[in-house]
Amino acid sequence: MNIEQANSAAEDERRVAIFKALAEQNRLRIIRVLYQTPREMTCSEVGEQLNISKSTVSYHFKALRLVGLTNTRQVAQTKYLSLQLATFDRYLPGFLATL
Amino acid sequence: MNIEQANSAAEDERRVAIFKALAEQNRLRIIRVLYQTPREMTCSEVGEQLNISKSTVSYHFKALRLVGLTNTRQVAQTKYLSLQLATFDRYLPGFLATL
DNA sequence: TCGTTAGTTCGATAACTATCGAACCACAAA
DNA sequence: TTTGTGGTTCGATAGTTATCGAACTAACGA
Repeated sequence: MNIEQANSAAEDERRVAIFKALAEQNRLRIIRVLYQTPREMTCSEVGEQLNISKSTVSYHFKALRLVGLTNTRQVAQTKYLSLQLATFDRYLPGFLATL
Repeated sequence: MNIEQANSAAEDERRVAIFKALAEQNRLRIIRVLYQTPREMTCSEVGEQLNISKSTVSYHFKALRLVGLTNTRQVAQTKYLSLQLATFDRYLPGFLATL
């Protein structure tokens, strides 16, 4: 096994995790709304817009954060979400523009 | 809801299906081996290389084909697999180059 | 201090998925 | 016509995931 293959194999786990995170309706909608909205958004705001319970939104937020697709900026008890563009650039260049 | 949003919503189902198809170790390895091998490959050939049973390979081949990520060229009882580049270009431009 | 707001975690449930061997089908080769 | 090859489908199983309400924590505001 050469270096490129070893590298690919090592990164596959990460790639699979990222695809899993994007392979779900609500998370994809979260990504789009974050991409298309010109301001930061909170958990409850997204929950209202997508009409899902706050526990489910929290669950999805965590899933996106864990694979590095989003960032969180916390202000008091409120969390603002934004896209981690570097991850998209590295693993899915050009994807956001297709939304 | 404007036209772009309606269009996005309609295509989300397809997008989710494509991400689901890629969110699995063995299918990702199949995609890579197809991308990196300069000739067509058969089911059994891939199965040997990835060391998985032929029924499982068949299952994954079907999954990739159903979402339009691959093509099949049949010659007698042998099926040759290749990537459907148009799908990657439309939904995941630049992804293959990251492998 | 007391109620409110923002979000997390838990427990339960229902649905989906990856995997294998076995049985099967279609075709080719002997 | 029998044997072998390439692939699909089936049935079973084990593991994963999306969802909700309820209970909880932390922080703000009156």
